Amino acid sequence: MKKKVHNNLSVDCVIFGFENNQLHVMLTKRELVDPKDPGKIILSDYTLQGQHIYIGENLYDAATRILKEKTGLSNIYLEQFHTFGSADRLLREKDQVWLKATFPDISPQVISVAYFSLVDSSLVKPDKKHPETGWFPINDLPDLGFDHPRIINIALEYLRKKILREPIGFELLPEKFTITQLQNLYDSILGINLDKRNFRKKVSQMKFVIPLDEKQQKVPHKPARVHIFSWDVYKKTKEEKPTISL
Amino acid sequence: MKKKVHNNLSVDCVIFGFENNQLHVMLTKRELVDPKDPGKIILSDYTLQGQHIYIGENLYDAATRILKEKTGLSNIYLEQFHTFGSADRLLREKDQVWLKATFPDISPQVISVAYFSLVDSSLVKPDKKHPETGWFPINDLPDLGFDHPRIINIALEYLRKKILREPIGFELLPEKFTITQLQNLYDSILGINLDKRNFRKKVSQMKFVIPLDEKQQKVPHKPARVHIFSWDVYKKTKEEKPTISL
DNA sequence: TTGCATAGTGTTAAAGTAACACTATGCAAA
DNA sequence: TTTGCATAGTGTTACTTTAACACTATGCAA
Repeated sequence: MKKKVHNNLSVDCVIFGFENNQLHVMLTKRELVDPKDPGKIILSDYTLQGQHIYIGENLYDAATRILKEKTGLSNIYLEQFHTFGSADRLLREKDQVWLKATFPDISPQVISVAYFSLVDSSLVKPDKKHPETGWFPINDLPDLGFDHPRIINIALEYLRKKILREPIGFELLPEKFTITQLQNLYDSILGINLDKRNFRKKVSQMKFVIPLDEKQQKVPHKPARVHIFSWDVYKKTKEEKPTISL
Repeated sequence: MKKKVHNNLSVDCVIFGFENNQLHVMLTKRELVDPKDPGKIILSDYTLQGQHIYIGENLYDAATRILKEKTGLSNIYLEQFHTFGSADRLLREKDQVWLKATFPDISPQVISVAYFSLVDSSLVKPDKKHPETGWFPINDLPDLGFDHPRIINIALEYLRKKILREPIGFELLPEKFTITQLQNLYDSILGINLDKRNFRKKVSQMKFVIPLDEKQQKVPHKPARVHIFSWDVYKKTKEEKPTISL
């Protein structure tokens, strides 16, 4: 039995990961072969992970479902950040060709609710079911379908703002991480180079970044101490003094 | 000719205004009269300003249209902040009664894209066409329909965060305002009491809050100097040094 | 003329930020 | 075993920002 979908509503997920000291996005290949000549590829580019919403399905559940399907992960950081609904967002020639071939009864205007997700990319196993899905560095994206360049840009802006105020960067790192890894994360997402000593001083004042009695293994240099992030400690210790800074 | 709408998609606007040193929301009365007994009112409460989206209409245009209809204003501050799509958001008994009577062919699940808007309430004229629409203080809201209490709460959270970082509070004040009015605005939205001298010192350092050679008129006490806000100056002078503050 | 209501003004201690360079450690290669 | 290499880890200081605090000034109305 096939579930019924809203044919004018979809969820798109911008899934961020961090590898080689660079922020990456997960993309899926979209390819269309000429029906008359199966050797000929009419269209080949990449898109975000998106699906239509089932009738009766909560938005957040739809996003969770898509994530689970594409990464195998549950319980990961996921947040709605914007909804895209320009009347012309699917009207580019190549997107229309693809939609007509793949989704004949889609609505001419599809509103897409976009979520962004932060994952520890080392936990995402290359999926047999989705071999065409992979990580792409944010600074070197391939050709993208639909309005996905815009969606990614807005997700990135949102991430850059949010990472300054809330401890979400940890979601991109393994459970155990070093302070240098953390700094690399901030440096690369923000496109700046923070001062190493000031950064470490600041982090060591954060009670929710907890040093372990454990060091890196198998590195060809002085091994660094590893830390974990505790959301519980964060919640308990964060202070709520609003400061106006325009 | 009637325009076709997406029957599973709507836009709701949380319109904020500032009066009597209190943040207000604009609400519209929703009333249902018993068809068998026109003297009997079955349902009476309030809702946000919302409408279905026309097919082919951009989301932002739909929000703009609603605002124009309800307030008479254009070119006002308007921003999408969240999309609400729980499967059960319209399923409360009273809402179902109302929907069946008013919108017989509505979809059982309606996704609503919510915008929040900041207006100078002194410019909103009591509208003959919508006499049932008015301002309600955020701390003393009447009975509300649908999931609108939740939508208003999330709008308010969003506003509280945003007003600390971006100069949007001015949108709620008349073009010319005094520093005391501005402080009252912050105090009341944030629910705190900022120090008067520190606040004035901070504001006087903001180049985009420009003092005029003009004083308040017709006040029964020492008249205050009036100021204007310049978005242009703001854009030119704002600095973009990110600071991490978790 | 007085009272009232609100406008407007400065100083100081404390905290936070930014700028800056060297030593320590563990492994690997010679 | 020694040396080099790569990265870890550490403090001080000047400067800036914030927080706490109370009195005088002005314009109108009674």
